[in-house]
Amino acid sequence: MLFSKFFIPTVRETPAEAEAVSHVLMLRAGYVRQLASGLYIYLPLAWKVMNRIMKIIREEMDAIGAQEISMPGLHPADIWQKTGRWSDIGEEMFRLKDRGGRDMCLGMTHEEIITWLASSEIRSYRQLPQMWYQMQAKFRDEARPKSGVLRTREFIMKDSYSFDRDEEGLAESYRKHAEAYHRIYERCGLKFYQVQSDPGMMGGATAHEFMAPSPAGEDMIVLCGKCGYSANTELALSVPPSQKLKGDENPPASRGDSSRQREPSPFVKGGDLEIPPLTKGDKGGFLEDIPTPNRRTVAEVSAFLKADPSCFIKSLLMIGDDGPFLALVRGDQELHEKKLQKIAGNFRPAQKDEVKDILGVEAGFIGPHNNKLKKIADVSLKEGIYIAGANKAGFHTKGVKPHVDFEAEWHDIHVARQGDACAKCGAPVTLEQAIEIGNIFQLGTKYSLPLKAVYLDEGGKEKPIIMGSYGIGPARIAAAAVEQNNDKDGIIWPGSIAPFDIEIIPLDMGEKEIQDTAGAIYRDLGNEGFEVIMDDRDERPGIKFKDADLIGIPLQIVIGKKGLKEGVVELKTRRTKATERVSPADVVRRVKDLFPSLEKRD
RNA sequence: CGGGGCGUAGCGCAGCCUGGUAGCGCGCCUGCUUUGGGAGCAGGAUGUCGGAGGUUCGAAUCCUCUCGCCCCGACCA
Repeated sequence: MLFSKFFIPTVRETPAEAEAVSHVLMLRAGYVRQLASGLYIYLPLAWKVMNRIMKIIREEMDAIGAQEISMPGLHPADIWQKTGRWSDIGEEMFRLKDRGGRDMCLGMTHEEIITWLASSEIRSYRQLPQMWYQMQAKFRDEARPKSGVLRTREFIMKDSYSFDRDEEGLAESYRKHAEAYHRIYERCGLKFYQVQSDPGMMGGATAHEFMAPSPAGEDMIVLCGKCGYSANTELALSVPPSQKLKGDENPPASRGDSSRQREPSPFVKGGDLEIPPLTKGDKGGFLEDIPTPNRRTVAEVSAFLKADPSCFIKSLLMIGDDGPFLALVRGDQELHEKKLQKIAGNFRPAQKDEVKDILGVEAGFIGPHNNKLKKIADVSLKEGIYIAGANKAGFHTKGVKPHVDFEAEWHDIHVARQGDACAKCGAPVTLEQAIEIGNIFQLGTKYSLPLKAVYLDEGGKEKPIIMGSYGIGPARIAAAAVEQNNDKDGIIWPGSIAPFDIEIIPLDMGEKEIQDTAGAIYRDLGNEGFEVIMDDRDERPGIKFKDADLIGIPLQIVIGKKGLKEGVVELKTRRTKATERVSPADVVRRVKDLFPSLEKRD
């Protein structure tokens, strides 16, 4: 391909609307243009990248026995009504009416449609299992499109669906997909993790996400280097560090009945704030209310009493479907609303006057003792001794002990943090920001039941088909690849998904010798099956170098007067900028040697 | 949906506070020179100042409404 004939509108200056590195580079290097918020045009370079990614995906999907089909992007509403998602999903679904006034929508995903297909075609266990996939546009009226092609309102997704007789079959289809996904991301040259994820609106129990670490990512993932535990913070479990008691180098020792020794004091302010000895058997009587005028938040009371935030109980009054309840987390921890929602169902924080009505005290002084409200407490509060709101205006109570002064349902309802201990093995976990590049869900019968996708087993008994669904966003793979592979000069494509393998840069098209040498190398490499772009423009060398680095083709071949005088051209690796001088006659052989390390085009 | 920012030439921006009819850099076109990291000289083209309404003798500038885009948050099959 000749550069002069290929549409690559590079720009020198960073467009004002771009923030994310991949967005900036894909705009500047002439890969994409924005049509409207969350709508992108893929220019020739980007479309070549997309096609290479989709080819890899197809190969790996076919390899696990999945079959490609194509479904409409425009859907009749009634199928979505049958599964309930027509009403469950809000403004995120594009809805419209056809000329007959029938409700339609643009597909956000295709569970409904493919299940409709399965319901009308699958009759017998003999037809199972099946795996069907497609590469199709998805439409979602995103509340906030952002970061270029990372979050758009229309995007291509590879979505596949498995149909099995039973849970064992589903587990097998799920495993095959997970393995195929690993191969896909590896072949695309991405760094990635597989993490546990929240099934969310998809329903079902088990779900994983594939995450490419990048500061442009919208998710945080929790990783344990020791046991391999990995999960999205949406559901990641962790054990926060122990309560920090003043003057105590070790964690508090109040474990079980054996610890009858004196509790270390969480307070600094000398003897008057010392807590009397407490043991597990004590039934209160050692609580002391201390005045904390106008100190309401943990930070305020913590500073006022000079006690670490981990010595406090944060009590949050929530209004649930079954009435008010208290959510309790340690003062240094943050309540994880999604975790709480899974336990408590729908809830909302109580308003100020509601707090007063229910507890008789204003917010800021509420605590878990002295009231009979239902309580859901974070597990980090199970041990230790605490200061909590006194349920009395202007006072906090010190010496509050879980199990003694209050009881609660215990759950992990805090937000996992860097440095917390792994819930599985106890090693410290790390947090990383990541781009979601794929996900897999075990759906079970969530769609097959309402849409009556059933089969007859050997005994002639009717059973629902057990389903899974699996998605990959090729554009996100491309953007993640750019996020993970770039330098100050531009993109550095992994060889497997680069739009071209090699860019030939003849420095002066006016020189016949340069032109001839470049032309010969261009033809020879093309004949060897490489995809080559030659910058045949009548531009100055500086412009050609800058554009080549921006665009990010893995290997550059620079042909200039200087080199030719010495009988060589230069092979330059985009990633390292390492240059190798090779005689023109040896170029093809040398490139073939080099390419395994650059991932030769398959 | 809440908070913030920005819409002026193809791109990046100044001008707006303090009203007087639009400017800079890059790019683009022509010619000459130049050619190993975004060239030099000379000449040239390009604007519904996002839109509508209002105030005023006069609006890019002040006021009202509106549309669009970006960022933070909420949300996110």
